[in-house]
Amino acid sequence: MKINAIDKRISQLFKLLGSAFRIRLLYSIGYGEVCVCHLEAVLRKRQAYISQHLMLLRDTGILEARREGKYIFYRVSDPTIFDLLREAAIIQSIPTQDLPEPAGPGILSNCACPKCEPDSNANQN
Amino acid sequence: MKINAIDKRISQLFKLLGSAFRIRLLYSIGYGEVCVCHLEAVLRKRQAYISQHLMLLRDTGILEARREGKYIFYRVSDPTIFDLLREAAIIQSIPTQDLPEPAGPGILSNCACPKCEPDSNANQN
DNA sequence: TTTTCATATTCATAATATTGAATATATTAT
DNA sequence: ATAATATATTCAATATTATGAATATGAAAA
Repeated sequence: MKINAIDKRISQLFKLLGSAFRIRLLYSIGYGEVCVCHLEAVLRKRQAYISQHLMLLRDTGILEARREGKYIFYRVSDPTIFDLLREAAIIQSIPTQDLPEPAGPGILSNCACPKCEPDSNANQN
Repeated sequence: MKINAIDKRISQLFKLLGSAFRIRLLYSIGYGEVCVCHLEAVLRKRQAYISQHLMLLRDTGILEARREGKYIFYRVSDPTIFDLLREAAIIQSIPTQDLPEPAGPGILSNCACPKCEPDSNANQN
């Protein structure tokens, strides 16, 4: 693999991560698998907006998706990416304890978002 | 520090790294301290172009600069950043052995670039 | 089959980043 | 002081990215 292609590929990943919203998106998905409506509720942005960012992250291989009925569940392809985020935070002198924890594992069929489970009141993020 | 500011700060770093040219710039500086003309020779771009990118990296704190006579020497503020690059490469499935080595340490007063040392013929990158 | 709901895609526009050209500054040499 | 050299800055043109609005798709429910 030639040096030029390598730099381009590395920078490609960074480019995707160069958006505060996408970073928050990743932390919200965390080690789990969440549907779009969950993210909609947690991040308080419109569905289309979220979908577009998810699409970008999927196209670059950072996310993977799986359909289950009408829901589509997204997950982080390689959780190592959270190490990357943590390391970036350290370089930026952000106190480690201030860092958000990636959301926990497990399918959120018991999703806390009002749309998925209107009568649930758990607040997990 | 609130979550929103944190995401922004992390993404800020990534945004800067989201450029193949700037990545190459960092590897060319490596653990050393190099003048702009050296980079000009190594990367084969115009001085102004290089200076602009250096400025961006300096403004974000990724690089630091020091003047010595008419030369200005740049260095990477926190070499940990090379770990970040390496980790990104791994996430992108780039074989580790394909990764460029950051340039070695030391001030390149014995700089290999034709401008700095027109009669030197060492070729260190 | 029509409707509804979750999600994706397309399109247009606004915001931002990239990059080249020209010019300015700061330091040393003359 | 003037000139030369290394580097920085500004400006303008272009390219890329972000984002909202509208619409399409696909699955399940009625």
